[in-house]
Amino acid sequence: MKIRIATWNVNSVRLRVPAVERLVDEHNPDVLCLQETKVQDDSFPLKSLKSAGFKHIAISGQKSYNGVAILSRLPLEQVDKKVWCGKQDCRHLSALLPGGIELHNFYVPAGGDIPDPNENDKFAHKLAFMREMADWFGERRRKDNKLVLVGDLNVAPHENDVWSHKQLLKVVSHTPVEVEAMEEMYRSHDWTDAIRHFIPTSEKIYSWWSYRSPNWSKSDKGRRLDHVWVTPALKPALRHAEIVRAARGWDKPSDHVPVIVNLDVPD
DNA sequence: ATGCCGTATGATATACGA
Repeated sequence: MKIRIATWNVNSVRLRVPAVERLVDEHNPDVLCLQETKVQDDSFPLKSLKSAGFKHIAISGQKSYNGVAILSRLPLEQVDKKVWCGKQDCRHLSALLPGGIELHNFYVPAGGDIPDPNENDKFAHKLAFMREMADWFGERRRKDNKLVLVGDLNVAPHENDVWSHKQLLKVVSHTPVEVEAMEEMYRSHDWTDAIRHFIPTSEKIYSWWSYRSPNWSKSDKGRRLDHVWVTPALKPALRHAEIVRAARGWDKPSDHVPVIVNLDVPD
C-alpha cells in the first residue's frame, strides 16, 4: 500500500484554505498534518477541507494559538491527543492509519527569544516538551512499531538545516542544547529522519523562511524546522521525500512550506 | 544588535512567531 504523508505549519488554517486546495491539486497527499491552525474546533473550516478531498478529519484547536489537525483521504482510527508538560495547549494529535501505521502530529513550542531555560520560561517549556517526547516514545519502543512522527518540531538539527550554522548557534531553533534534545528524541525509538534519508546532510535544505525578510528566495535565510520521521519497521517502506519550496511563493503564503514523504507499506 | 512582516484578538496596540 502506497501512502503519501505531508506536514505543514499553515499559520492559520482559515486563511490557508486556498493554499491547501492548491497543495492538493499539485501534490495530492493522502494525509496532511497541519500545525498552527489557530482556531477553535467549532470554527474549523471542515466543509471546505472535506470538499478538497479529505473525508476524514481530526482536529484539536483553541483560540489564537497553536492547534493541530490531521486531514486524510484514508480512514483514521483511534484518534487521540495527549497532554504534554501538563498543558492543554493543542500541540499533538495521533491516529491509526490503514496498514497499521500510527501517526503522530506535533507542534513543538517555539521557545521564545532567549536560549536560556533559567531566564526564559518558553525555552524551558520547549526543552521539557522534547524530553517528554523522548521519554514517551522510549517507553513504548518496540521492534515492530510502525510509527510516523511529523510536525513543526521547531529545531533545525544539522549545520545545513540553517543558512548559517555559525550565525545561528545562539539563536533559538539551532542551539546545541536543542540539537542535543533532538538527538535524544532520535535515539528514543531509533527514528529515521525521512528527509535526510533522501537528501544528504551536505545539501542545504529549509522548510521555513521568515516573513520579515523581503526577497526570501534570493536571500534564502531559511531553516529546516518541519520534519517527518519513521521508526525502523517503516524504514524499508520509505520511497520519496520532498520539500515544497515553491509554496513559500504562493499567494498569501505561510512562512513554512509542506514537507511530504511517500511510503510503500506491505499489505 | 535591530528591524524587517504576518496573524489573531471584546483589537486601532499587543502577544507571538523563530
